[in-house]
Amino acid sequence: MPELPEVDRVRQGLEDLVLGARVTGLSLSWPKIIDQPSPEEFETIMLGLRLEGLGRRGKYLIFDWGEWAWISHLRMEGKWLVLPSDQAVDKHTHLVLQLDDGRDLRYHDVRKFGRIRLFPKAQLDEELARLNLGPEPWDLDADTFYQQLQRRKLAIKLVLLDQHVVAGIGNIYADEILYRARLHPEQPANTVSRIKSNRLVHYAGKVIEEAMAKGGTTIRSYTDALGHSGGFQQTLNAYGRAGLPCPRCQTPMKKIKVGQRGTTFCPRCQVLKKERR
DNA sequence: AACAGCCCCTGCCCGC
DNA sequence: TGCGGGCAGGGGCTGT
Repeated sequence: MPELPEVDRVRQGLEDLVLGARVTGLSLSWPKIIDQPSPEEFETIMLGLRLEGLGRRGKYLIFDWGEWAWISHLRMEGKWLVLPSDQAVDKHTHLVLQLDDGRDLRYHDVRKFGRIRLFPKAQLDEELARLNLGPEPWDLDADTFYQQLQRRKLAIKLVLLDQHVVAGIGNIYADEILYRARLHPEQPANTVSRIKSNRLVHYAGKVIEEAMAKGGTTIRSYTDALGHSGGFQQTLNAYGRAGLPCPRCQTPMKKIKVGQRGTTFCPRCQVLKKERR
Protein backbone atom coordinates (compact mmCIF):
# COMPACT_ATOMS: atom_id res chain seq x y z
CA MET A 1 0.00 0.00 0.00
CA PRO A 2 2.16 2.82 -1.21
CA GLU A 3 1.81 6.08 0.69
CA LEU A 4 3.65 9.33 0.09
CA PRO A 5 7.19 8.08 0.92
CA GLU A 6 6.80 4.99 -1.25
CA VAL A 7 5.31 6.93 -4.15
CA ASP A 8 8.17 9.40 -3.95
CA ARG A 9 10.70 6.58 -4.12
CA VAL A 10 8.94 5.23 -7.20
CA ARG A 11 9.14 8.71 -8.72
CA GLN A 12 12.87 8.92 -8.05
CA GLY A 13 13.46 5.45 -9.44
CA LEU A 14 11.63 6.24 -12.66
CA GLU A 15 13.47 9.51 -12.98
CA ASP A 16 16.80 7.68 -12.72
CA LEU A 17 15.80 4.86 -15.03
CA VAL A 18 13.60 6.13 -17.84
CA LEU A 19 13.70 9.91 -18.00
CA GLY A 20 14.18 10.93 -21.63
CA ALA A 21 13.00 7.60 -23.09
CA ARG A 22 10.58 7.56 -26.01
CA VAL A 23 7.55 5.28 -26.42
CA THR A 24 7.90 3.06 -29.48
CA GLY A 25 5.17 0.52 -28.78
CA LEU A 26 2.27 -0.08 -26.45
CA SER A 27 0.10 -2.90 -25.18
CA LEU A 28 -2.89 -2.33 -22.91
CA SER A 29 -4.38 -5.58 -21.64
CA TRP A 30 -6.71 -4.20 -18.93
CA PRO A 31 -8.20 -1.00 -20.35
CA LYS A 32 -10.02 -0.10 -17.13
CA ILE A 33 -6.79 1.14 -15.56
CA ILE A 34 -6.98 4.09 -17.98
CA ASP A 35 -9.82 6.24 -16.71
CA GLN A 36 -9.34 8.78 -19.46
CA PRO A 37 -9.34 8.88 -22.52
CA SER A 38 -10.56 5.77 -24.44
CA PRO A 39 -8.04 2.93 -24.94
CA GLU A 40 -7.79 3.76 -28.65
CA GLU A 41 -7.07 7.44 -28.07
CA PHE A 42 -4.65 6.51 -25.29
CA GLU A 43 -2.63 4.35 -27.64
CA THR A 44 -2.63 6.89 -30.47
CA ILE A 45 -1.52 9.74 -28.23
CA MET A 46 1.19 7.81 -26.36
CA LEU A 47 3.09 6.45 -29.34
CA GLY A 48 6.17 8.56 -29.97
CA LEU A 49 6.01 10.61 -26.75
CA ARG A 50 9.14 11.25 -24.71
CA LEU A 51 9.18 11.16 -20.90
CA GLU A 52 10.30 14.63 -19.88
CA GLY A 53 9.74 14.69 -16.15
CA LEU A 54 8.36 12.98 -13.07
CA GLY A 55 6.53 14.65 -10.23
CA ARG A 56 4.44 13.74 -7.23
CA ARG A 57 1.60 15.28 -5.26
CA GLY A 58 0.37 13.36 -2.22
CA LYS A 59 0.11 9.75 -3.36
CA TYR A 60 -0.28 10.73 -7.02
CA LEU A 61 2.53 10.34 -9.54
CA ILE A 62 2.76 12.89 -12.33
CA PHE A 63 4.31 11.90 -15.64
CA ASP A 64 5.33 14.74 -17.94
CA TRP A 65 5.11 13.56 -21.54
CA GLY A 66 5.76 16.92 -23.17
CA GLU A 67 2.45 18.06 -24.65
CA TRP A 68 0.64 15.48 -22.53
CA ALA A 69 0.66 14.37 -18.92
CA TRP A 70 -0.49 11.50 -16.72
CA ILE A 71 -1.69 11.40 -13.19
CA SER A 72 -1.14 7.86 -11.90
CA HIS A 73 -2.41 6.46 -8.61
CA LEU A 74 -1.05 3.10 -7.46
CA ARG A 75 -3.84 2.51 -4.91
CA MET A 76 -3.18 -0.73 -3.05
CA GLU A 77 -0.65 -2.69 -5.08
CA GLY A 78 0.20 -0.82 -8.26
CA LYS A 79 3.84 -0.84 -9.36
CA TRP A 80 5.81 0.74 -12.17
CA LEU A 81 8.51 -1.60 -13.41
CA VAL A 82 11.36 -1.05 -15.85
CA LEU A 83 12.43 -4.32 -17.45
CA PRO A 84 14.17 -5.51 -20.63
CA SER A 85 11.63 -5.84 -23.43
CA ASP A 86 12.50 -9.49 -23.99
CA GLN A 87 11.55 -10.43 -20.42
CA ALA A 88 8.27 -12.37 -20.18
CA VAL A 89 5.24 -10.26 -19.24
CA ASP A 90 3.73 -11.21 -15.89
CA LYS A 91 -0.01 -11.97 -15.80
CA HIS A 92 -0.66 -9.00 -13.50
CA THR A 93 0.95 -6.53 -15.90
CA HIS A 94 -1.80 -4.49 -17.54
CA LEU A 95 0.10 -1.90 -19.55
CA VAL A 96 3.41 -2.26 -21.38
CA LEU A 97 5.14 0.74 -22.95
CA GLN A 98 8.04 -0.27 -25.14
CA LEU A 99 10.84 2.27 -24.99
CA ASP A 100 13.43 3.22 -27.59
CA ASP A 101 16.28 1.83 -25.44
CA GLY A 102 15.26 -1.83 -25.49
CA ARG A 103 13.43 -1.70 -22.21
CA ASP A 104 9.76 -1.58 -21.19
CA LEU A 105 7.94 0.59 -18.71
CA ARG A 106 5.27 -1.74 -17.29
CA TYR A 107 2.32 -1.17 -15.01
CA HIS A 108 1.75 -4.10 -12.67
CA ASP A 109 -1.24 -4.29 -10.32
CA VAL A 110 -2.58 -7.51 -8.81
CA ARG A 111 -5.78 -5.91 -7.54
CA LYS A 112 -6.34 -3.68 -10.58
CA PHE A 113 -7.26 -0.78 -8.30
CA GLY A 114 -4.75 1.72 -9.67
CA ARG A 115 -5.67 4.31 -12.28
CA ILE A 116 -3.94 6.38 -14.96
CA ARG A 117 -5.45 9.54 -16.39
CA LEU A 118 -4.07 11.10 -19.57
CA PHE A 119 -4.75 14.72 -20.52
CA PRO A 120 -3.06 17.66 -22.26
CA LYS A 121 -0.32 19.04 -20.03
CA ALA A 122 -1.84 22.51 -20.30
CA GLN A 123 -4.64 21.12 -18.09
CA LEU A 124 -2.34 19.84 -15.35
CA ASP A 125 -3.14 22.61 -12.89
CA GLU A 126 -6.88 22.14 -13.21
CA GLU A 127 -6.56 18.34 -13.02
CA LEU A 128 -4.62 18.73 -9.77
CA ALA A 129 -7.08 21.31 -8.48
CA ARG A 130 -9.92 18.87 -9.16
CA LEU A 131 -8.33 16.43 -6.70
CA ASN A 132 -8.62 19.14 -4.06
CA LEU A 133 -5.68 17.79 -2.08
CA GLY A 134 -4.58 19.15 1.26
CA PRO A 135 -0.97 20.25 1.81
CA GLU A 136 1.96 17.85 1.86
CA PRO A 137 2.44 16.69 5.48
CA TRP A 138 5.47 18.94 6.16
CA ASP A 139 3.53 21.95 4.85
CA LEU A 140 0.63 21.59 7.26
CA ASP A 141 -0.35 24.82 8.95
CA ALA A 142 -1.11 24.34 12.65
CA ASP A 143 -3.94 26.92 12.77
CA THR A 144 -5.69 25.65 9.64
CA PHE A 145 -5.37 22.05 10.73
CA TYR A 146 -6.84 22.74 14.17
CA GLN A 147 -9.75 24.62 12.60
CA GLN A 148 -10.48 21.62 10.37
CA LEU A 149 -10.47 19.32 13.40
CA GLN A 150 -12.94 21.53 15.19
CA ARG A 151 -15.61 21.16 12.55
CA ARG A 152 -15.33 17.39 12.25
CA LYS A 153 -16.76 14.75 14.56
CA LEU A 154 -15.07 11.91 12.72
CA ALA A 155 -12.46 9.70 14.44
CA ILE A 156 -9.16 11.57 14.31
CA LYS A 157 -7.53 8.73 12.34
CA LEU A 158 -10.06 9.15 9.54
CA VAL A 159 -9.28 12.86 9.35
CA LEU A 160 -5.56 12.04 8.94
CA LEU A 161 -6.54 9.70 6.11
CA ASP A 162 -8.65 12.39 4.41
CA GLN A 163 -6.56 13.54 1.45
CA HIS A 164 -8.40 16.88 1.39
CA VAL A 165 -7.02 17.69 4.84
CA VAL A 166 -3.47 16.44 4.31
CA ALA A 167 -2.15 14.64 1.26
CA GLY A 168 -0.14 11.44 1.27
CA ILE A 169 -0.92 9.76 4.59
CA GLY A 170 -2.34 6.23 4.45
CA ASN A 171 -3.17 3.53 6.96
CA ILE A 172 0.38 2.71 8.06
CA TYR A 173 1.64 6.24 8.69
CA ALA A 174 -1.66 7.32 10.25
CA ASP A 175 -1.13 4.70 12.98
CA GLU A 176 2.49 5.77 13.44
CA ILE A 177 1.63 9.46 13.70
CA LEU A 178 -1.14 8.79 16.24
CA TYR A 179 1.19 6.59 18.25
CA ARG A 180 3.87 9.25 18.44
CA ALA A 181 1.34 11.95 19.28
CA ARG A 182 -0.22 9.64 21.92
CA LEU A 183 -3.71 10.02 20.52
CA HIS A 184 -6.41 7.35 20.49
CA PRO A 185 -7.34 6.70 16.84
CA GLU A 186 -11.06 6.99 17.62
CA GLN A 187 -10.83 10.31 19.43
CA PRO A 188 -13.45 12.54 17.76
CA ALA A 189 -11.57 15.21 15.81
CA ASN A 190 -13.41 18.09 17.49
CA THR A 191 -12.34 16.89 20.95
CA VAL A 192 -8.62 16.88 20.13
CA SER A 193 -6.91 19.58 22.18
CA ARG A 194 -4.92 22.35 20.55
CA ILE A 195 -1.75 20.89 22.01
CA LYS A 196 -2.44 17.43 20.59
CA SER A 197 -3.39 18.98 17.28
CA ASN A 198 -0.03 20.74 17.17
CA ARG A 199 1.66 17.45 17.98
CA LEU A 200 -0.14 15.78 15.09
CA VAL A 201 1.06 18.48 12.72
CA HIS A 202 4.60 18.03 14.03
CA TYR A 203 4.67 14.23 13.80
CA ALA A 204 2.87 14.08 10.47
CA GLY A 205 5.78 15.92 8.88
CA LYS A 206 8.40 14.12 10.91
CA VAL A 207 7.19 10.55 10.38
CA ILE A 208 6.76 11.04 6.64
CA GLU A 209 10.18 12.66 6.29
CA GLU A 210 11.85 9.90 8.31
CA ALA A 211 10.16 7.26 6.19
CA MET A 212 11.30 9.02 3.00
CA ALA A 213 14.87 9.08 4.30
CA LYS A 214 14.67 5.30 4.77
CA GLY A 215 13.19 4.61 1.36
CA GLY A 216 9.64 3.93 2.54
CA THR A 217 8.01 0.93 4.17
CA THR A 218 7.65 -2.55 2.69
CA ILE A 219 4.71 -4.40 4.22
CA ARG A 220 3.16 -6.70 1.65
CA SER A 221 4.25 -5.97 -1.83
CA TYR A 222 5.70 -2.52 -2.20
CA THR A 223 8.97 -2.23 -4.09
CA ASP A 224 10.51 0.64 -6.00
CA ALA A 225 11.09 0.61 -9.76
CA LEU A 226 14.17 -1.58 -9.33
CA GLY A 227 12.29 -4.09 -7.19
CA HIS A 228 13.96 -2.92 -3.98
CA SER A 229 12.16 -2.92 -0.65
CA GLY A 230 11.99 -0.02 1.79
CA GLY A 231 13.64 0.19 5.19
CA PHE A 232 11.13 1.96 7.43
CA GLN A 233 9.29 -1.22 8.49
CA GLN A 234 11.99 -1.75 11.14
CA THR A 235 11.05 1.62 12.60
CA LEU A 236 7.30 0.97 12.87
CA ASN A 237 6.00 1.33 16.41
CA ALA A 238 2.33 0.59 15.86
CA TYR A 239 1.33 -0.73 12.45
CA GLY A 240 1.39 -4.52 12.25
CA ARG A 241 2.41 -4.89 15.92
CA ALA A 242 -0.90 -6.06 17.41
CA GLY A 243 -0.27 -8.21 20.49
CA LEU A 244 3.38 -7.18 20.68
CA PRO A 245 4.59 -4.97 23.55
CA CYS A 246 4.34 -1.21 23.12
CA PRO A 247 7.90 0.10 22.56
CA ARG A 248 7.23 2.81 25.20
CA CYS A 249 5.39 0.99 28.02
CA GLN A 250 5.40 -2.74 27.11
CA THR A 251 1.59 -2.97 27.24
CA PRO A 252 0.37 -5.31 24.47
CA MET A 253 -0.71 -3.33 21.41
CA LYS A 254 -4.35 -3.59 20.45
CA LYS A 255 -5.97 -3.96 17.04
CA ILE A 256 -9.38 -2.51 16.24
CA LYS A 257 -11.35 -1.33 13.22
CA VAL A 258 -11.74 2.36 12.55
CA GLY A 259 -13.88 3.13 9.52
CA GLN A 260 -13.27 -0.39 8.08
CA ARG A 261 -9.53 -0.01 8.46
CA GLY A 262 -7.27 -2.14 10.58
CA THR A 263 -5.84 0.05 13.31
CA THR A 264 -3.15 -0.77 15.86
CA PHE A 265 -2.48 1.36 18.93
CA CYS A 266 -1.29 1.18 22.54
CA PRO A 267 -4.29 1.08 24.89
CA ARG A 268 -2.19 2.63 27.66
CA CYS A 269 -0.32 5.40 25.81
CA GLN A 270 -3.23 6.31 23.54
CA VAL A 271 -6.27 6.78 25.75
CA LEU A 272 -9.68 8.00 24.61
CA LYS A 273 -10.29 11.29 26.41
CA LYS A 274 -13.73 12.16 27.69
CA GLU A 275 -15.45 14.94 25.80
CA ARG A 276 -15.59 18.22 27.65
CA ARG A 277 -17.99 21.04 27.05
C1' DA B 1 -21.08 20.38 4.41
C1' DA B 2 -20.11 16.23 6.60
C1' DC B 3 -20.33 11.64 6.43
C1' DA B 4 -22.04 6.78 5.63
C1' DG B 5 -22.29 3.22 2.33
C1' DC B 6 -21.13 1.01 -1.83
C1' DC B 7 -18.05 -0.40 -5.49
C1' DC B 8 -13.92 -1.80 -7.66
C1' DC B 9 -10.55 -6.43 -7.63
C1' DT B 10 -7.76 -10.61 -6.41
C1' DG B 11 -5.02 -13.41 -3.29
C1' DC B 12 -5.20 -15.47 0.79
C1' DC B 13 -7.10 -17.64 4.76
C1' DC B 14 -10.54 -20.26 7.01
C1' DG B 15 -13.99 -23.93 7.72
C1' DC B 16 -16.16 -27.82 5.99
C1' DT C 1 -8.23 -31.77 -2.13
C1' DG C 2 -11.60 -28.58 -3.53
C1' DC C 3 -14.72 -25.07 -2.86
C1' DG C 4 -17.33 -21.16 -1.11
C1' DG C 5 -17.31 -17.21 1.83
C1' DG C 6 -15.13 -13.48 4.17
C1' DC C 7 -11.62 -10.12 4.27
C1' DA C 8 -8.46 -6.24 3.05
C1' DG C 9 -8.43 -1.42 1.52
C1' DG C 10 -7.86 4.20 -1.26
C1' DG C 11 -10.61 6.88 -3.42
C1' DG C 12 -14.57 8.07 -6.44
C1' DC C 13 -19.25 8.30 -6.39
C1' DT C 14 -24.09 8.61 -4.67
C1' DG C 15 -27.52 9.49 -1.26
C1' DT C 16 -28.94 11.74 2.95
